[in-house]
This record gives sequence, C-alpha cells and structure tokens, in this order.
Amino acid sequence: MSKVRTRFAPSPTGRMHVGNLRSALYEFLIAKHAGGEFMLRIEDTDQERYVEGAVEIIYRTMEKTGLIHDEGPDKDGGFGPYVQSERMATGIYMKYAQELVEKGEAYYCFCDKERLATLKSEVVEGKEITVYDKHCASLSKEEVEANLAAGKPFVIRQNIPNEGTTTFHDELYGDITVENAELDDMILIKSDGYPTYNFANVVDDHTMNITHVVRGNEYLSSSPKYQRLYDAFGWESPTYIHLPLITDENHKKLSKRSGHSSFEDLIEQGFLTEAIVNYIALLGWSPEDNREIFTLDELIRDFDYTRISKSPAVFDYVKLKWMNGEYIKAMDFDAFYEMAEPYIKEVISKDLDLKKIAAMVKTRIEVFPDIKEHIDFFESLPEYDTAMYTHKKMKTNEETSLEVLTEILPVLEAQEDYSNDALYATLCKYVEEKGVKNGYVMWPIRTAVSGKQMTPGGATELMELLGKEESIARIKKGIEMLSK
RNA sequence: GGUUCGUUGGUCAAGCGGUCAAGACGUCGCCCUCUCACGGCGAAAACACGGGUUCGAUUCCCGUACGAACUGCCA
Repeated sequence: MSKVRTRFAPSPTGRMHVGNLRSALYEFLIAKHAGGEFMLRIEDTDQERYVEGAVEIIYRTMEKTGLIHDEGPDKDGGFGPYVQSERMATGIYMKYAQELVEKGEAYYCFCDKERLATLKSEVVEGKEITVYDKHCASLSKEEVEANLAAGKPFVIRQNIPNEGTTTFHDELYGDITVENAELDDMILIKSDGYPTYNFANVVDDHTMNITHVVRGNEYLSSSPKYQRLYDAFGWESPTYIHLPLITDENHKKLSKRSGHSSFEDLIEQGFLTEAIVNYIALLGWSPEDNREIFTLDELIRDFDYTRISKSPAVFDYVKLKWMNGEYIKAMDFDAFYEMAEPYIKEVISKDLDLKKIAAMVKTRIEVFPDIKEHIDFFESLPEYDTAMYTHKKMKTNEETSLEVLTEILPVLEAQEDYSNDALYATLCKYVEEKGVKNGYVMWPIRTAVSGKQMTPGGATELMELLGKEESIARIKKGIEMLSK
C-alpha cells in the first residue's frame, strides 16, 4: 500500500468558507493519521472569479489553523506546479484532453452560445437546465480539422454514451450507480483553453499521486463523470471520501448571508482558532469516546475517517460559542490577557487595573467582544433605575437600600484600606452587627457602585478596582437617587 | 422536473438485531454564591411513516413522506 496522499484544492475566490476549512481539516487529518502527506493545490482556472489576495488568505488560514501542508506552491515536493494556471502552461490538460479525443472519449465542440441557447431547456426553481444534444459528437475528423484551421473557437467535451451505467465506490456511501443517459457531456476544456475544474481535478489528482480524494458531498452526483474519466484513461481510481454538507439553521448550504460562514468572520467575531477547528472537526465526525475537546494532535491521533457521518450537519453557532468559552477558560492568563486587552481598552480609558478586570471576566465570556458589556460600567456609572435596588431574594428594596447605604457611607469614608479583603471584612462586620443576610448590604452597594443588574465581581471587588474616591462618589449618587 | 444522497430529542451525536436508546450544546429546576457567571446535581426532550425479513427491529430490505445537494465554458 502506497503512502496516503490527500490534497486541499481551494480556488482563490475570497474568504475561507467553513465548509472548505472542514474539508481541509479532514483531508489533513486523514493523511496525518495514516502518516501520509497533505498537499495544497490552488485551483485558479476561473479567471473571472479570481480575487486578489485570496491566495494569501488561504496560506494564512492554513498556517494559523495548523493545517500545514507537506507540498504546495511554496513547498515543492516534485509534483509541481501546484497552481493550476501554471500547470496549464505546461500544456498538460490539453494533452490529456486530446488523448481522450483520440480514444473517442471526448470530442471537439464548436457550438456557440446562440446555438446552445436554442437547445431544449427547462426552468426549475429559477435555474435553466439544458442538456447538450451531442451535436458536435458526430462531426467528422475533416470537419473538425477544418473548423480548427479556420480558428473557430471550441471546447472539448466528455463523450458519455447514452446507454449503460457507471458505478463508483465511495468509502462512506458505498457503491453509487447512475444511468449514463443522465450524465451530460461536460466540458473538459473551455474556449479560453483553460480546463474546467472537473477535468483539471481528475488530471491533477492522478498526476499528483493523490490516493484519497476527500471533498464535499456536493460532488457526489458528478463523481460518476469523474469515474468515467479515470476509466477512459485507464487510471486506477482513488479512494473517494465524500463529506456531509454543513448547513445553516434552515438546513440550507451555509451561505455568506449567515454572517458566520467563513473562518475570517468567526475570527472577527472573537472566536479562537483552536475552538473553531475543534468545533468543525465535530461537525460530521465523532470519536469513539465521548470527548469533545481536542487539540489538533489529538485529532490526528483519533481521527478515523470511517466514523464520518453521512447526513448533513447544522452549524450550531451557540455550541461553537460554548466551546469557545471552554477554550477561554482553559487559557493561561497571560495569553488571555493579551487577547482581551484590546477589547477592554475599547471601553475603558481610565487608569484602572486592567489585568484584574480581565481576570474577573475570564470565566464569564464566550467570545471576546462579550467583555465590553461586562465592564463598561467601570468607565462611568450608567443611568439606572432605583427599582434595581429591590431584590426579592436579598430581601432588599429602595428603603432598606437607602438605610444601608446611608449607614455604611461614613464607614467606607473612614476606611483607608480599599483592598477587596479589607472591604469585605468591614462589610461583614456591619452585616453581623446588623444581624442581616450578606446580600442585604452587598446588593445595594454593588448596585450603587455599578448601576448594573449583574457585574463580573462582587461589591467589594468592584470597589477595590474603582478605588475609594469613585466608590464613595457612586454610593453618594445612589443615596441621592434613593432619597428622592 | 430529473438524478443522487440523507432522515435518532431544537442542534451535534453514540448505537452497527435483544439497551430502561449514551453523551454534549441549548432549555428548565435545585445547590453553591457579596449579583451574574463558573462549578455541582437533576429534569423535560428523539429512533419520519408503512410494509416486509426475523423468535425479536432504531439497527437489514422495499416503498412513501420529508429534506438536501447536483443538474454552468463556477469550483
């Protein structure tokens, strides 16, 4: 058995779609689990859709996620070039296409757009479905030569018989058989001389020794055509592994509209790379045990592709957030702080202990932008309603709060040490003297000092951070409001 | 429309002929607690339907329904 070789073959058309990223991940894992090689190939045969900088996005994303390729445009492994437009320059696609023409498995087609438009077509769900009528398949060799000599534009189409069936084998889905009559004579070489994805893919996978073709299940229905190509060339077909689709909450193919369809979207929304990779690994695959948190190395070790599921999976943003929260909680503090700092500084300009604030918030957020809403009150006391002083469980209301605040104010004014511990001790003493529950005094103070229903720390922690002056001022403000 | 694939709780999923049908997210409840969160405990919640095969089907086969993908000189 030869070494497992897989490939990730994105086209540089923009951001890294999570579906693509998962394909890359699985391709990487399948290869690495088997001790094989993972290759990157750029499929840029569509000049119209090419997006400037998209190749860089691909490199960056793969590096960031740890999906390091063994071969690629930047890492020659002897199977190059690794960019289809460069391979095209070697004439490889045309050569193979002509081989097919000679074998009668493909033919030149000179039909122009106008003639194609006259073909019987049917409109289904807004899309026009036309089937090519094999008009040019019957052209004689002389006619073809003449057309070519006359410089008539042409494409090369695959010649698929109208009888019989074609079968291919998928590792997950088993044998899939279709009637040849259902298969359209797809274009192999476009009129601009470029190969179509369909053709380039087959030629490249074979010539680059790819053993396991791993791709999205949207290619399942065109795979019989690819199979016919392999057969026509007399090539051994690769092991096919078609991956289930990732859908949105409406069970439709994840689209840009969802707002979180690309890796970059997710990063911008404050997700951690590791959490994203971990989460998408679990969309369509599950380990033997019940584990859910995996590092990339652990995935490599445990990834058994036979456990990939066949049914589509909904991208659950809520669960991703949970997982991101798990990663945040597990982060060591310095790494966390480095990432949290910019978000903290977005809302806090005062000279406060930002590290302490970060520590308070670490177990309370799922994505970094959540930080903002938790800590904005440190910067300035928000407008709040005195109704907030009423809390059933704490047995407090506006009157008791006013009483507590008024009584505690001089104590706090006299207090020198504004450390959390000292403040807590002071307040506990008051609680004891008064013979009430802790919350009875903590609640009004916390409320006065934050103006918020919930805060990332208790009353004393907040005061420590805010400092004496600000704490007192806020409590006075509370008293003032409650006195009205 | 045609073709192909799929169908276990709201979601991710385990299960691969005999289980009181795991687990996780989410939801709800309780506990912890200077609020919230974290953490702990617990609850509700599923085999699409109909036929077979079998002593026995969530598991195998066939239909039906539903869903999705494909049906481009896009990949």
